[in-house]
Amino acid sequence: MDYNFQEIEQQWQAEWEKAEVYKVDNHSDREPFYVLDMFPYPSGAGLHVGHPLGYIASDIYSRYKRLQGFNVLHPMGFDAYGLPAEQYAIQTGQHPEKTTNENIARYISQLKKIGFCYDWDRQVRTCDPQFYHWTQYAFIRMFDSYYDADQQKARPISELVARFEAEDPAWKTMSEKEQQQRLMQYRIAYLADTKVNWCPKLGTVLANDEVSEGLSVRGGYPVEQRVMRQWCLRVSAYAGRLLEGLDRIDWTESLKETQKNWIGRSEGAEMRFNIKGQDEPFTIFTTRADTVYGVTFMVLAPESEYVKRVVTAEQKEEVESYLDRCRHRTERERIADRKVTGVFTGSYAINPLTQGEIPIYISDYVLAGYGTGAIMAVPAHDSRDYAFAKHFNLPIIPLIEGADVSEQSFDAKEGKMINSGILNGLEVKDAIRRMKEYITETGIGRVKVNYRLRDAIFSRQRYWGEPFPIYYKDGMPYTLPEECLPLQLPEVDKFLPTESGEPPLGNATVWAWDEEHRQVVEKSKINHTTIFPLELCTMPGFAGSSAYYLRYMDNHNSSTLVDKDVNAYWRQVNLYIGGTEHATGHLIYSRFWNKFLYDLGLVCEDEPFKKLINQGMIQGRSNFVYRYIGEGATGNLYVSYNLIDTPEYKDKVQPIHVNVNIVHNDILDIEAFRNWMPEFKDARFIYSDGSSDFDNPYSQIFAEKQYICGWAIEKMSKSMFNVVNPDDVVKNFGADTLRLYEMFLGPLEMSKPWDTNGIDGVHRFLRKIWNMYETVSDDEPTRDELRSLHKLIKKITWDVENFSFNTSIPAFMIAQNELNGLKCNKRAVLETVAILLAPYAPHIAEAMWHRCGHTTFVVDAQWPEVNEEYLQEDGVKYPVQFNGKVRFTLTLPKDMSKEDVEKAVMQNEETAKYLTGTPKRVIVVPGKIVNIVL
RNA sequence: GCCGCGAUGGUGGAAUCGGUAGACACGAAGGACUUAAAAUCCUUUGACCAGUGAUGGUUGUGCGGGUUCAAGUCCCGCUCGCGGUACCA
Repeated sequence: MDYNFQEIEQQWQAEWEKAEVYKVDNHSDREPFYVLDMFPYPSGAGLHVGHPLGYIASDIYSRYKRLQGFNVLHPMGFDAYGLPAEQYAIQTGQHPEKTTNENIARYISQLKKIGFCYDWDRQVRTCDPQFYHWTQYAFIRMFDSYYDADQQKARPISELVARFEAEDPAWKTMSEKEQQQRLMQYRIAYLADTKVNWCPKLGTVLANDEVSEGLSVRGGYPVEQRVMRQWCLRVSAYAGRLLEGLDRIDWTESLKETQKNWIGRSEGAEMRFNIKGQDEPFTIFTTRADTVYGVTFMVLAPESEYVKRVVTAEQKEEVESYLDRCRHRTERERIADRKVTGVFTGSYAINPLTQGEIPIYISDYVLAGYGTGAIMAVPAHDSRDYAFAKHFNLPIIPLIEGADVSEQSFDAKEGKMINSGILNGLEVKDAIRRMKEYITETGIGRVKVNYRLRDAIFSRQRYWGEPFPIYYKDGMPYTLPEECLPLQLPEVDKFLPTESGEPPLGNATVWAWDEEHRQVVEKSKINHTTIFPLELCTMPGFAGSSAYYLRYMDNHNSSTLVDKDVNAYWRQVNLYIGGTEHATGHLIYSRFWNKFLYDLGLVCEDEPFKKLINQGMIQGRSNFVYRYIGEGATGNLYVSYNLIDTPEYKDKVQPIHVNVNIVHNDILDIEAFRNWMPEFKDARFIYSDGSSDFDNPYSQIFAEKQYICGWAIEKMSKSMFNVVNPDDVVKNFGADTLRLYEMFLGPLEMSKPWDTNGIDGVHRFLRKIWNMYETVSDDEPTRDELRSLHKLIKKITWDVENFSFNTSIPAFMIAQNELNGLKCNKRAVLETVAILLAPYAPHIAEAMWHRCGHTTFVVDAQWPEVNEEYLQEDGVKYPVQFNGKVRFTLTLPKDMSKEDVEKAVMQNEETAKYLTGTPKRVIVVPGKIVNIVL
């Protein structure tokens, strides 16, 4: 019987659904195992073949773990809030909820066709009030917590209040508003005036990881700096723990490295510099305390608090105009134009070691948000200071022996110190240590660790996001009572900001908080005594994705985020698969979020993702036709790719993207091309053999007349006409072929282009293996059959455990070939092959399993064990002569002693032929190969 | 600039612990079956040289060195490509 993949796949998908085979129980004697995919944002374009790559890998692993007897949690959901749906709503007036639900429905149908073993009953959507209830809940808890530096964990803000009451007499005399303002400086979720990335085109602020090179990651619009009052999360408080936690998790080195860089720990010192003629000193941060003798000027960030204090009357005007210029420069302009700019403040600082006077400047190469926003400049040993010094003609004092600073600074941390008072003669490393000791002893400064990681800006001036459970009383924010959650997103009539510039929620009419009756009421009723305005911003995309993995554990629980016992059973995600693009966003935020919940005792593990694998991106493979634009061109003639470099056509053709779905193995479907777009209706061709339609008007009916298309690797996108829809692949080749082929393309972590050429190979394999199940016999398998089978078991087990899925497919093909060559149709062999194939190609494996006479599902089978006995294969192989010596290659059992190896060599018939005496030297690689040098 | 990763036939890629480089697949060429096509099956396929031939030899994993009986794999120095990050003091 033919391999009717459509019938097989539909039948078994239906059977699995009916029997609820993928339903996962929270209570089981089996060991738990949690395999998670990064849930997708359901975009309007639907899935393309690149998206399921990671899902297929995690599905294979889940099924494997399940066959090994684990209780596997493998859920899927949707990151449903986000900008595209809202932008679409602004353009078309369609409610984002409607388009989002439509997109989700499409995603689910696409995912189901591929045959994943998700427990769909555990689906979560971030825009579902039952889900964002717990996003809001976490926010309230963050608002009600502060970070205790001594205990290094989050504690209830009430403890801080108690401490203030006990220790600070001023506390009781403060008004409520003053108290609230003071607490705001400690809360983990806090409101602050901060310099933010404002994107005028999107009409919202963005977090640091949502901006790249001065442009928004989504949309690529310019971003400028603005000071705004925003909700922030004190992620920076967790910087040390986020860094340290990396040592305890099994992630790729490159991803850990990216996070380490993003967190940016740097060990240095804070030092106080007195200002000439003032009492109060100011503080700088440096990692090169050893260079303090070479400080020739100081620099403040334009936004620094110190600026006001040090600007003299004479310099005031010049400084003001410089600050004004900085303010109006966008981030992008600042990056594009790296010219040295700055202004003298008129004041001088006193070097605490030399007592010399040093001028204080302002320049935007110093950042307000890092360290103290002020630096001591050492032009001889810092390239940025060097450029500044050259520009403003400031002195440059070399501090390291032999360093030539006439052309450029010497930034390396090596060499012997000179011109450096107490440090002279020391190596740089020792000099840094010595100076730290010195400043600590003398009270000039202290050792300090700084982090590059900033607090996350948490407000978005958007509609389609989680509303904040916050209302404002006397200008200060208050949280809604937890029992009143979720605070549902209100309806609005338009999704744009209001005319007065308020965020879109300003358009909602029912959007005020009645404190007394604890409910949302009409805005018109606001009286500021019992009825107050609600927050108009919504939360950013990463809010909903920061703890979704916890919700899958217990998604129907309406009384808590996740039940304690359930959490204690699943604990954490054992395997997380997703793209590297989330390295500095989602993967930082969710680790932070989880650690916060851990501090509160709500979850039992402080790292959410035990092991993490990054799948590579699948790029598109575009095809081109080549329009003739040389002499006499009518714009309607296309030259075959193999001819475009011939003298006749060189530089006379223009490549045009052609839809990859009408190209097969780089051969253009002429008819489909003519029907593709009106402009190609009358297209004519120069074929690969150089003939053309002009020679013979009926030429295309001859098979040998082919038009070959060129190709290139590009991003998969609509505009390149290179998008391949998994639905089409499933329809033409089947889900099992798609799954196998995606794995076969190359290593999981590597980026690789999708190339439909070649899919026939794996499809052919499935057809061949299917044919082996035509008749199943109950005879005993032979030793050769068993050897073949156990080689396969060993290989597949190793592959799955090491995520080397791409090398499994050849192993299956080889085994299929061997078994077919042995005419093997033994049930014992075939049913084991079905189990091995089940993670990769579950539908055909299920059908094969049933052909072996089973009435149960293959997903409930047991993963086979390797019997080493069948793998033994002793004997001599490949005696090779080289350079007058003879090298014998023997395959010998493991754990053989040197003497035994020598004995085995001497006794072996083959090798004995070559041996005339005792070998000079025997080199042994256990279990593998022996070289004997005579 | 800094950090990380990579480079193997016409193509995707394999070689898992330093041990037969090119598995497996695609493509290509030739053949079988067929009225024909599709499908299927078989053979060949890194390059070069010799031979009618089985076969034999040389060369070969981006470039230049090194370690080793043995290097795609380890070490040093480059070139190119990809990714991250960028005035972080």
